[in-house]
Amino acid sequence: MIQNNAKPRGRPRSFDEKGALEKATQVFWSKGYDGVTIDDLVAGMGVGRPSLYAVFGDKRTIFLRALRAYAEAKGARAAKALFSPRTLRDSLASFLRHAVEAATEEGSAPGCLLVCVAPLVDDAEVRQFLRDAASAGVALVERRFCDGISAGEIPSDFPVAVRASQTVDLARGLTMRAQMGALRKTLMNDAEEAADLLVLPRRGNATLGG
Amino acid sequence: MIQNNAKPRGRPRSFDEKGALEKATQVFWSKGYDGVTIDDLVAGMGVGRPSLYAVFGDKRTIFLRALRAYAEAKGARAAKALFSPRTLRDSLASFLRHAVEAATEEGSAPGCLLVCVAPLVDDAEVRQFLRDAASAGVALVERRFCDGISAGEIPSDFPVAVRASQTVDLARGLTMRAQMGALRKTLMNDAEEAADLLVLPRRGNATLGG
DNA sequence: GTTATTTTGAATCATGTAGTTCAAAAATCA
DNA sequence: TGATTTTTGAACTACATGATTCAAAATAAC
Repeated sequence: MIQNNAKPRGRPRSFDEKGALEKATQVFWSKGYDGVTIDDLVAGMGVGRPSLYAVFGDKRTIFLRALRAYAEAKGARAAKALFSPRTLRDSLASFLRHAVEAATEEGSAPGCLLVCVAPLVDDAEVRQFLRDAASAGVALVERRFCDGISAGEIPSDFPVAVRASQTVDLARGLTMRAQMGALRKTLMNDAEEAADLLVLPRRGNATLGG
Repeated sequence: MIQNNAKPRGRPRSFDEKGALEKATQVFWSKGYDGVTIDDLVAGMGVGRPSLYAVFGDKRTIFLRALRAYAEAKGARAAKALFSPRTLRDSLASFLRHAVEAATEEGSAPGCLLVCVAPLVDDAEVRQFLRDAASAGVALVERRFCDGISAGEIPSDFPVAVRASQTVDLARGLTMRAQMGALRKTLMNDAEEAADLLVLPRRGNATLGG
């Protein structure tokens, strides 16, 4: 652990930097990037205006920092949900349930900063970050599918890349429905159904006739 | 056709009301609700400020009108895509391809007003409209699945409601990826894959062992 | 205690934005 | 042509917002 034990010389800060950033995340999450004013951040973060600019920078910089911290934390939780269960099907269910939980958390705004808010920030750096984060997410799920092949749960010609992408698409769908006010109970059910769907092998005899 | 042939008495308008509303749709679509200023609308719609207020009302009213017109048009196109093809699988593919086409149209912003912009407008009426529109969309797809049962394409115990909801979730996922800059070619491919997935019957022998 | 250093709150400034007003312009009707 | 009606462009007002400044406050080092 790198730790700075040297106490700073001047007046100590009245706020916790990490905590303030999490509060900023909530502010952006509930109001959207363009809907947030500096006054909103000052009120929500509990940091005075001059300190806010000195420590965190302007609105755009604060958003980028909050976004990065949020994505890192969420990515870690998603990976845990994905790689803890034993079977592939349960891993997918756990992954999707986690998405639903995060999107329907009491005390937070519904939805997800990465899915519902960040995509419509008109900023090249944000867009690039989202693309990278999405790629990383799909890659993570794909790896879990590959583990499923190794474990003999799905055939070796299982379309892992396609299904990984579909998994993330369905997670996004659940998240967006959460934002629109769908009930957690409903979404949890749908997460289970989605997990069942995603492990189905190709060419299951779909047609009965015609 | 109801038509008002009585020429109005005063100076004729320099703009087309319907066309101006479509232009407003584009403005909101590309900048997001909170990101749009009245000046943006004045510039984008080609309507002077006083005429804009007199004819269309304030920003919120303009958005609601644009949203309703957009949803109606999009719903009609979606229904056509869904009920024109012969087979269920092709109907789903057509529905999803339509979503991709609309979300990657040249000359429009990527994504979709209903999926990417409207959900984070902090307004009760907008939220209710979106919920209703989403329900109507799912109901439409579900009806197509039921037609598939009637036609003998899928078993009578096929989980039509679940799959309809999953179809819409996947369409939303494709739309969101379009907004994030995914290529139309990729998304079209994924639309086909999604259609294949959605018609798979339950309990296809997924497990080979363990 | 005194000094040096940093944070903080309040006040301030410049800019952007929503919404209105009003006279000029453009059309119809007599 | 002239009266009437409606639209339009430009200017204007009031307010919100982003960002900065500065002296007072709070703490460590001396």
